[in-house]
Amino acid sequence: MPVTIKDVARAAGVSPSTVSRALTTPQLLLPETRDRVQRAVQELGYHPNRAARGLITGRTGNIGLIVPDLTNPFFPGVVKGVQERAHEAEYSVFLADTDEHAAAEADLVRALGKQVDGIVLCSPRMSEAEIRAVAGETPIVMLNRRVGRIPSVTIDIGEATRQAVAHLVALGHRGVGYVAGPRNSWSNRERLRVLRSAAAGAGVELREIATVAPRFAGGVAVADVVLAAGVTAVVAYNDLVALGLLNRFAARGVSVPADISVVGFDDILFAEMVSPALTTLALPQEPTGRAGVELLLDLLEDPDRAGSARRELSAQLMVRGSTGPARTA
Amino acid sequence: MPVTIKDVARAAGVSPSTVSRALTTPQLLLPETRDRVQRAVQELGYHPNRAARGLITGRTGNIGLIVPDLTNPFFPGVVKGVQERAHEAEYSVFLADTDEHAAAEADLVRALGKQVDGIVLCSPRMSEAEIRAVAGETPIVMLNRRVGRIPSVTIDIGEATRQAVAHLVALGHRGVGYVAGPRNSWSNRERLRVLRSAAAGAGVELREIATVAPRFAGGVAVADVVLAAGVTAVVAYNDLVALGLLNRFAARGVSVPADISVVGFDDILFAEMVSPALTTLALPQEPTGRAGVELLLDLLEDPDRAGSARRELSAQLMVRGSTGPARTA
DNA sequence: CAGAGTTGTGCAAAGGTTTTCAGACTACGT
DNA sequence: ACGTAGTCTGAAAACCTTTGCACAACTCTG
Repeated sequence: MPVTIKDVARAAGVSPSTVSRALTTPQLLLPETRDRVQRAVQELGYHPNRAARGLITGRTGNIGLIVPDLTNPFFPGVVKGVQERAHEAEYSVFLADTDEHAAAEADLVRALGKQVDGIVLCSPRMSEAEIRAVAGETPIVMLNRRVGRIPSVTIDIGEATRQAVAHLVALGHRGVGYVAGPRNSWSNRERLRVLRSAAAGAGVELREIATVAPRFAGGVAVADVVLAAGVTAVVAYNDLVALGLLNRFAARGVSVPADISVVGFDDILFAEMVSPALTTLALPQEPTGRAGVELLLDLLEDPDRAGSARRELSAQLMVRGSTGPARTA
Repeated sequence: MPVTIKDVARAAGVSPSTVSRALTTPQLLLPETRDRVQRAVQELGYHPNRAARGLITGRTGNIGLIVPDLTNPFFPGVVKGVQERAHEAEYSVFLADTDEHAAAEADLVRALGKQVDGIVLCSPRMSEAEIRAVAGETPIVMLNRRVGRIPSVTIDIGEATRQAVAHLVALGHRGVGYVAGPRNSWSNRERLRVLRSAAAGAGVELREIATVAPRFAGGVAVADVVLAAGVTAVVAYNDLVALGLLNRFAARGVSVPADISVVGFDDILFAEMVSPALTTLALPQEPTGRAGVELLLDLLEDPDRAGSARRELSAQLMVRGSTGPARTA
């Protein structure tokens, strides 16, 4: 027997409509009645039934968040950002994890779509066509990917990447490897593109060495190939892969950075926990999440104005112990 | 203009009631009508409006999950377990993160409580009184903590801890330190208790060295104190703290395990990524999450029968590189 | 002081589903 | 042939809010 709007109305001696207004559009009420209602609300501990409200307004007060893999320490950071900003706006957030399973994404979006006002789609792996399709059904903002005019927040790695390359060049490196991430990852393509251009600009040879699952094990698995490639420095798709490299290098007695320098992307918590600490391009995780829900809120408020909004944050080079002077061949 | 139950009814030539039954209690229908309805559902792409359904059934089809800090790699594991099991049961999950802020927990439970059928409360830091209070208002199951008869899933560390102590004793350690976690953490109290008893049983002196925030920085901060304590082995409240110790030890030129052995709790992903890899007591993260929602589902189905259910999983000692023979003093 | 505009509140409909109750029909037993 | 039990479906109420519309009471204006 939960307390309903009628109970409050009776207690305050007004009609249910008035109670409703006291909570949603207080400025329409006489200050005196407003106070009386609010006192009754307090006393009875009334909370509007969200289902009933949602039924009529068509809004749920929820947003959805879909990430590829919560186990990758990059994502908890953005989840936190999303949560924070969402709560500030009195939204609750549904979280779903696709386990890096591109096929699950579209289904998940559609399933979640019914229960939320909008969705924040983080680093989606699905095809552009699928994204366009689901974006047509549900308000969506994307994180770490850009397709068409769908609102998105991305991270500009241009400047930081050029810095990183300059850093390596200054240390004497002339041959640099790139260990790629998932083919269907926009970030991966972007990182490769920017690296290529930066390398070309600096007169460095960039060699794409392999493609791996963006996990620790992927880095471990590919480490020997990297060594065989004869480069003096290697950039990994992300920190997890970079840590995998470090791990296998250590196991093989290859010393970092004396024998080879390693650079990652993301700046996850663990990048500075290992020794040598990992030189990496830091991506602002929480701000990305926050910006995502801000865009989404704009989009919900005014789909036309915010229909193709874009936000771009920037990466930052963190030089740590894993990069050093090139081994002179 | 979303498709409603009436549209389906019209398309199938039946009443809305029949459509509803086709979806919720198909056995009440003539197979032929059931099929006809389901075909119409498919064709129109109908999905029941959850708000409307919830309004009348009083159920939301959602569960809440509250964790202290998503940034601690232990928790994403249990979140994944919760997600998986919840989706299997066609529930969606609301996630909230308290940032290790005990005061926020009760509020969060109450806020979330209105929007979900039940809550999985992971490693709560709030007081027993508060827990009892909120458990009275909303169906709750707890993870990693036990209070009263509230349904819970905990991890039995007894056997594994005794093994760990035996392992240390076999390596010649006689003085072992414990770096404690949050005072208001049940796990912390439990770990200390079990360690004490295991140490006593094995004739080892257990020294409680300090209390820290259960994070990497906490371990770093306390490492020197550990060294000054003159123990040959140290057990940390969790892996993050243990990794912090390793990091600071390395920085000070203290070699692990030659100079001091280190043991953690949790077995987070990174425990095996560092070198030396961390010896630790592995807690089953995903199974804990899964068990949590199973208990919750039971509780929702039959509050009386499942009112005080309990599940106990067990920990497992993972011996890795961070433990070795005691330095002979 | 009449009329127009403004302000504050209530009535009732609407939103989409589930569920109780009753009705229609079938099949069966006598 | 008729009553009865049983099976399947439909009508309508109920869940709780929000909101368009109407109404009443004021406040101005001329």
